[in-house]
Amino acid sequence: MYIEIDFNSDEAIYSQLCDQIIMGIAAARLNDGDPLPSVRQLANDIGINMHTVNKAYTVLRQQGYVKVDRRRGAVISVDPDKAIALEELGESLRVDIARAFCRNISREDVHKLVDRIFDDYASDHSKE
Amino acid sequence: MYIEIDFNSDEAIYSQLCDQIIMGIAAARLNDGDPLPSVRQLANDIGINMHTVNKAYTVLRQQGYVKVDRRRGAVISVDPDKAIALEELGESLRVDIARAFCRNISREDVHKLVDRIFDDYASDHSKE
DNA sequence: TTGCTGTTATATATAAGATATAACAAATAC
DNA sequence: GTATTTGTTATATCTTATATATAACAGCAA
Repeated sequence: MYIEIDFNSDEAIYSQLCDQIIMGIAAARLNDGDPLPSVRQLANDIGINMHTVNKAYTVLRQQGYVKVDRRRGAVISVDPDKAIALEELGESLRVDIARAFCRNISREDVHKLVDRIFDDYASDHSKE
Repeated sequence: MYIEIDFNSDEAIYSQLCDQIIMGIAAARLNDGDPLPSVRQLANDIGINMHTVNKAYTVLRQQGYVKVDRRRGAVISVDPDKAIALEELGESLRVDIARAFCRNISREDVHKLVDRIFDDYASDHSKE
């Protein structure tokens, strides 16, 4: 588990943790069935409190990225809820693209950026 | 000024205010040189505190969407900093697309969504 | 003068984020 | 059996962010 936390960021630690794990799944560094480190282990590795990791795991479970097995602990388990995900993506993009639009970033600029990010995730995927 | 605040949202009021004004600029409902309502006026219209509006205006000024004229108050003034905006957009997209990727949302799905949002902003623009 | 700008200062209340310590039931390893 | 590890829950504490309230200030305009 390579986790990078920016302690000077205005984004909450547990939120950064969620983002990194989700990006790890997209990049196929984490696959369905893979166990996550225990809350105590990961907290110790990163140098943060156990409850901060626990909050991240709880959020990931509520959002459908993780399930908890009493025996094995937290395990990656993505449930593909495309409809809701599309709606949430739209909400987020509406604001991001507004900011981009104000700065004369073109539709093609955004498409290229999307393609580049998709290629990154897809290429990581093909290595498995 | 049509501002919609969701008081049940987990997003801060001043942050929602910033987003709405930026989306207003993208949609050309607000144009360069247009004055924003005074902090007291807008606070009164929405039913929130003056300082909450003031914080939003301050953030918008720091991010380069607004300038302050002692005589006229806050005025829309977008400075097109494309390089920084592209970087910020990339950071945001990397997380959003990871979430989408996990939910089997395709590259084409994202492109369509981007186009739809761009069309919305551009069509609003052409009405002016 | 009167009234309007944004701005600043101070104070207060609530909520969120992070930490610390402790305990619990369930499962595993010995 | 014991010991250890799992997620989970409960308390408590501290800091920061958010939002409100009241008040005052300098600059500008009618």
